[in-house]
Amino acid sequence: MPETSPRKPSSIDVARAASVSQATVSYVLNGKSAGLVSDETRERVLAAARKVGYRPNSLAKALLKGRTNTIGVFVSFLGSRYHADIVLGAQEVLEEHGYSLLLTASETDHKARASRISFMMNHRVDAILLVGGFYEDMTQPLCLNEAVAERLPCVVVDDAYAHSTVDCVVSDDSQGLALAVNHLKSFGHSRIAYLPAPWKGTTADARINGYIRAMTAAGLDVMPELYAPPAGAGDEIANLALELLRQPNRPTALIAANDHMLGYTVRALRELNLSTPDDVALVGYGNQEIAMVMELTSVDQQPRLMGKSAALRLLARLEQGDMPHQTIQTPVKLVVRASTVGEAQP
Amino acid sequence: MPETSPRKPSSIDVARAASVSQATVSYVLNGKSAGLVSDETRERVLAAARKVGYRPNSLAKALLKGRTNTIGVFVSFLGSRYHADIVLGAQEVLEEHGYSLLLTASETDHKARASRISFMMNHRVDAILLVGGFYEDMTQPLCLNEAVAERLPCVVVDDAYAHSTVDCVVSDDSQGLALAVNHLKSFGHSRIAYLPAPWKGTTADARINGYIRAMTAAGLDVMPELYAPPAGAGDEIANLALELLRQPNRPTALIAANDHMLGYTVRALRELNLSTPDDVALVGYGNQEIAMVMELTSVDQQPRLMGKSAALRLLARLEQGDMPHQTIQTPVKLVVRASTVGEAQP
DNA sequence: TTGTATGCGTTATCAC
DNA sequence: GTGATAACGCATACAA
Repeated sequence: MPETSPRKPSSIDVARAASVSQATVSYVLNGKSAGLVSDETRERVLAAARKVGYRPNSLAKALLKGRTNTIGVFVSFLGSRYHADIVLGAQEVLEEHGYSLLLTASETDHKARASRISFMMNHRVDAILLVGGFYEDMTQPLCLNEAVAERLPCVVVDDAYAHSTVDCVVSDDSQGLALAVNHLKSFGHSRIAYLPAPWKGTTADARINGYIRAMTAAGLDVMPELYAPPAGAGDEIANLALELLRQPNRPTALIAANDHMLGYTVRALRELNLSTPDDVALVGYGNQEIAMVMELTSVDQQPRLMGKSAALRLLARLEQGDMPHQTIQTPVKLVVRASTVGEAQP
Repeated sequence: MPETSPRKPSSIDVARAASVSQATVSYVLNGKSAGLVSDETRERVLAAARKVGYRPNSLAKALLKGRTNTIGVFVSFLGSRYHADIVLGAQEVLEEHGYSLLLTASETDHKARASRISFMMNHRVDAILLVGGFYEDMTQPLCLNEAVAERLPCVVVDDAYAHSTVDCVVSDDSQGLALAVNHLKSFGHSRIAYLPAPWKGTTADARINGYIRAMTAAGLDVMPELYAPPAGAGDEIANLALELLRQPNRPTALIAANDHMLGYTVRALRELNLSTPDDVALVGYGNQEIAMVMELTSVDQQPRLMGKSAALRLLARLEQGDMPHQTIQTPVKLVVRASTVGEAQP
């Protein structure tokens, strides 16, 4: 057994085993042997490659070609199904085109972000995909400064930057709120409250504005006292919802900025002995697992679609670098469940 | 502006800019200039590197050194918070040691797995981390065949293989069930049912066996009629739970193989007008988000810990290749909530 | 039809 | 202290 060398077999080893030159091996293994290498030699090379256990070295190839076919993916919070789905959607498209993902998930660590991006650039990724809101009030996420300066294609998903130097992909919050409002209106609701998200950023703004626009467009009065400032953890949200629903002329319907908050709201409703959807109809946002389990109507942002859309944009930019940067809005859809149309629940 | 060349500046460019040789640049930039390079030269090199925007090329280094400092991570289902947490835990440890993650998530696509692993090997990853159960009745996951054959270090998280040729990390299901059973027993329960998982594999088996052992050890009768065969989707689980709870001498407590199933069970309980925890106490498994929202007592598998443990094992094996393969069990903990100790809920 | 030579960007071993 | 030079594995222009 030639178990002495821990080195992996290279194309030179294959060449030796097949008694040909290394160039011939390269031709054969890359399918460029048409009318160049004799069938007999071709077979001999293929057999030799199999015999020595040859495995092409992507590193060497990348070094030579100047591109790695690798996309650096930076996820702000991998633990959410939503972000994970975006990544999966992007992966599906990118792998189809021969790219693989160099992924890093950073949760809260602010300083480490730029350093991780820098690391990816050292690895010579062909482009960078940023997944998840970073909610900085700038023209681009701070951690992308170096990347943008070095003209590396960048796409940001789930956070839109004004006058951007990067491409952005966000789901259409305006459409989402319109779907929610119109759905409720079609069931006769007019006093529709909105429970905003407990975080700041372009997405939060887009949803509040979407709510206001949709209400106005539907000819309904915006209820300013009802979109209270966002609270923190679960119990506080429940309390906020309680307050909202104890008001003299309380809303007959409630739209929450995410399903998670709505989960706590359901608890609050029980305490007040209000039934859903008869007393208060509920629409969530995000169509998370909890919406399925608790039978909540919710706006599905179709994160996989967002990921795919971002990937396609990335591919386009890789082919043709000098395009104007744009913000792409992807469609959402309303998933109707018992919290708006079901039999009443105690 | 020298904007003509799209080529990135190399250490040679730095050398030219600093009027030194390329080797000197290498010494300075790798901190090996102690007593070798004059301070004055050192400064000049550093300044030149900054000026030309030098960025070391990991590919070239990897090609030369024969190691990429990259770990291939293969996740069977990234969409779950549980798997994501395992990845995050592993990432934390690995990045601390200078490794980065080449990640691929495959959901159901069976055939593509081996091909993705092969791709990682072409990229010359230093090791492979498999996250998520693959539930094949073998000595190792099929997609690792090539990797094992080529002696690449492999660690599998969340699925244990008997007489394994790889290292495995699983959370201690035996301990988890024991914690659950003893917790319930301490509240006077003796008729404790177990609702098994709707999937097969080593984990499912370990939990059922853990239940039986824990019950026996606690001096309680195992209730064979209560661990019915697993059902499929949500409604079926709810029906199964309904059946279980309609029995003449129904259990006073129920342990579910995961929180998700318990979510549906709660629905079933409401239909029967049974209260929690007075009529039936509930313990879930996994401590998912839904357990938090629905106030369910649950066994936390501490997935981050699992990830860290796997990463440490990987690092150990990278330092010293010839160790016997082992299966590591990581500790779990019980998170107590209202479904076992709270005021009764209607 | 096949073989030779070169360079991608590093690091490391030598002479100078 | 410093500067050539080799090697890592591959693709390709060019010579034979």
